[in-house]
Amino acid sequence: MKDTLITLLEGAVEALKQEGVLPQDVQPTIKVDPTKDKSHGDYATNLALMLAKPAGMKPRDLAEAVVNALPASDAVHKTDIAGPGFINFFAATDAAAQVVAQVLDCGDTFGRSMLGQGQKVQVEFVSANPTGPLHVGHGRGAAIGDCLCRLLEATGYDVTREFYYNDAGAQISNLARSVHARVKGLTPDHSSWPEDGYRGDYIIDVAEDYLAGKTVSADDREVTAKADPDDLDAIQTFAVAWLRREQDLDLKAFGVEFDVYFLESSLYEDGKVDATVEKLTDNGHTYEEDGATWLRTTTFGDDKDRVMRKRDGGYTYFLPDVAYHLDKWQRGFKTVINEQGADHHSTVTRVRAGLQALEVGIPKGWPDYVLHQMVMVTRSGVEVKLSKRAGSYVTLRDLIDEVGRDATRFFLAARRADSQLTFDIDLARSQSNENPVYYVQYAHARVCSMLRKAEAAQQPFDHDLALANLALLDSDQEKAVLNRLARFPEVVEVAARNREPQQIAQYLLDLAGDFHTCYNAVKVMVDDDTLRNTRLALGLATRQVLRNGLDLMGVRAPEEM
RNA sequence: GUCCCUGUAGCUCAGCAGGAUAGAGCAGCCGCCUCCUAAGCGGCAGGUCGCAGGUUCGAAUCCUGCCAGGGACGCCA
Repeated sequence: MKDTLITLLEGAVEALKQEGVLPQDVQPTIKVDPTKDKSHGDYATNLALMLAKPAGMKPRDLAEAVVNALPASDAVHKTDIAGPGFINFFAATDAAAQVVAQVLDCGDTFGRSMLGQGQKVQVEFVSANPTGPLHVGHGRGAAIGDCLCRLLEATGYDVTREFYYNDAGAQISNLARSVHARVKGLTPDHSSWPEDGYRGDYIIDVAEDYLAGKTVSADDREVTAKADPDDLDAIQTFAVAWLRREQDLDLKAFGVEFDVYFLESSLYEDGKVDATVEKLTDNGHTYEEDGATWLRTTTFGDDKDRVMRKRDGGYTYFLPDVAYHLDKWQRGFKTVINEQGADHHSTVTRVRAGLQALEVGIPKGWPDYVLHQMVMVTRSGVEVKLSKRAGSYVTLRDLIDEVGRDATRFFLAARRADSQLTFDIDLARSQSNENPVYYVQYAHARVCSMLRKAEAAQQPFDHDLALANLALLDSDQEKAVLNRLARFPEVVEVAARNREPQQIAQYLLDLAGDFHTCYNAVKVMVDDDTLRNTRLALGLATRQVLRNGLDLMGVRAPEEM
């Protein structure tokens, strides 16, 4: 419908150019938007307002000229000029209702597009180091990152989900020392407990499994415990594998799968860190000072230069980061999105600067970042800060166990990434209308129920009869649903382009709302075969779009509640 | 002090590549199940869109300054 209107308006603009009403050189991007108020029709354009100045006419006069120049079309019932010069379009019922046919015809593919043309995109998210179970912040990253991937896939991109971690740094040896202490029977309150050691109860489990000689297998490794209580290296290797498995189980419970697990240590082993240093040095962007090697990141927009090789000879974290991103570039990813917590925001400028200093043709603003703000968890109105298992933080698993995977995903992805999120456990648990996840899922289940009813009444859905009579969907409530359905492909597109998964959640809530309103206003199971079937068709189309949208969020669409 | 994010109804938040009287849920009040799932729907009430300027025919949306909250400013990751 919208595209039809744009085409018509393009025709009108051309005609007006011919007549000399509009100057030849105007090339307006024609914007047609769904109206908020139904007294303004179904769609509106601000075209006349935009072109009033170049045309040297009053907006309303120009609007009139545009309307008069509009090619005839069956799709438009009538037009109106309103306010300062908006042109309002009232869609012909039949044309608006054709979206039902389109949705039923496309099925799962309704809303999908080939915008990305198969281009490779890599999304790095979660990227937790294997030192503990995933926390809520990782959960937010997982929900947003995975939804983003689904959106990109739906818009025609070839997506690689990647998880980056370090299995050899200072934090890992801290992990090993912590497990070692537990192996020795020490508790965190003991005087010889390692400084900044990990205190969570899961360390006890690691220690026990290590001593028991167990084998653990994670998505990217399998290790059998040596059980030697004094072999710190063996403990470390086992602990890393153990926690990788732990995190895999968390992710699996959340329904997130990765294509690639990338090890920071591999960058050293493959000489990629050294190669990066060499490149940066050869390019003349480094200097020695205070016994350390610095990268002149200020040349590329950073507010101060950064140390890349420490006085003790080791590299700072930022160097492997640059090497890693160079590797992404070399793997052919023109688009890379890093989904991280906002506490990593200081790395953005640094990594980009480092990549510029390599001078290998990487664009300035590459890669993209989606940074999410903090998550606060509340129960009974009080902030929850601890979990027994992890010690100092609330785990993703706690949430999944308590409120379920669907609600957790929905809640964590339903808000803009850059606003702080309060995760209200009571709300997410509640099986009531207060809970947005249930609200959407219920709409889906309601359609399913309707169909079951129809089957039971020996009145199965008659596809052809329904599609031949879609113009019967002419109540305000039905039109609202039709218009909402028609918007879905664009919402998916915008959500993918802007990297804003929350738009899908918002859309689903709106669609579910329109549907519930319609459900209460218009009875579907009527005796009239034709009427009943067209209404069933609207229900089916709604169900399909709810399903497609929920799928983009990785949330299930239940047949009954 | 510098940088990033946020500030919209009592509460939780949508809306922000500018568009018509600013939306939803919860909380409050009043209604709707002899009828397809009331996990639902309708109505009432509730707002200086943090403040002040600016750009524009038009600003919650863009620009500047200020205020408030959060985060980041490490030879930690």
